[in-house]
Amino acid sequence: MDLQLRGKTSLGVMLAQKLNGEVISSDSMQIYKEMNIGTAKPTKEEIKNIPHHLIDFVSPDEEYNVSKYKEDALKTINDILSRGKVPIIVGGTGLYINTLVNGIEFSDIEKDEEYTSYLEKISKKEDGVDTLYKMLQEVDPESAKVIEKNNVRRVIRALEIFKVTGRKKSDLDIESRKETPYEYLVYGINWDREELYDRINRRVDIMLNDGLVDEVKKLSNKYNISKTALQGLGYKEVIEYLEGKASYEEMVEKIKTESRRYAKRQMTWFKKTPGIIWLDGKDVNSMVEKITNDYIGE
RNA sequence: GGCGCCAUGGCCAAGCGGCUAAGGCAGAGCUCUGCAAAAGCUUGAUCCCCGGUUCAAAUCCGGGUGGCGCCU
Repeated sequence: MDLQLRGKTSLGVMLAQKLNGEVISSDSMQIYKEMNIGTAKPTKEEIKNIPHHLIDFVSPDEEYNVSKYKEDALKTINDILSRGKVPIIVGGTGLYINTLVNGIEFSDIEKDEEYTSYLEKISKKEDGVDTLYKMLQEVDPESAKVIEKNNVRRVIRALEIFKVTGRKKSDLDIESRKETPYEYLVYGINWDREELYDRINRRVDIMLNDGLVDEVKKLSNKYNISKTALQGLGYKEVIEYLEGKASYEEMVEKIKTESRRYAKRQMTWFKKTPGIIWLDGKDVNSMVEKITNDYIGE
């Protein structure tokens, strides 16, 4: 892909070169193998022999989540540090970065698929949403206050946690907050909104040109793609197109729109990341310089 | 030139005389601890213009403007 459109990727590589570091991805989709074009996964040429971790290691038919990420990332961070190098975490999944920055430690919670699918069934009934919310209010009123009734997914998760652990999600959340075990610097790349959207549109065109449709075709023939992998932006839209539910043009527009909205949500998310320092995306070299100076000054 | 149809927020679109003009999409803002490239929340108009009928009009009548279709 056009180097101009690789904001985070190229910055990560440059920093690693300068600071004797290795890159850890924090991208919930680049973890998947064989999902390359749609996730804009960095290529061998791009990473220039800089080790990249937590990329390309999960099968598309497997599910993955924050808790696993936290565990994998922590292990990798410690490994890199033990070798005297600098871990450089690069990626756009705010939730994943959040758990590292805020030192959240997840407790072991088993899954109870039978129970959740039972709850999902309820949610589809008439007034099911209200029913579930009432259940949550009885069992864990604190969580009910924080979670919106219509956010069925989170209501179900809170109920599941109570069923499996016998404890309230609201309590577990408080207990999970630990001291961050290392020092860190966080940076966000800032773009003019118009410019950002223009870059996104161009990037989507390139993906399609590079064979996104083919990639998805192959994937869906080979795998029963997991719930998480299927959420990848671009993938679900191409599948709709392949199933004849949308025209090619509709698909393209949908991917672009959804990508723009995703970028917007990212901005909202990172705005409140504690200690975040914003950099101007237009000038890679000055970004590298700024971060390097900050790091040495520590 | 004649006849017919249409004209509601950026786009699509309900409404057919009487509560503060549905809804969807986009946009903007936001929430966020186990599917997060996900899920959810908040947010906008007096209805093309002018005149008339009526206690009351986006909704009826007349004229104008614009668009679409047909005819000569």
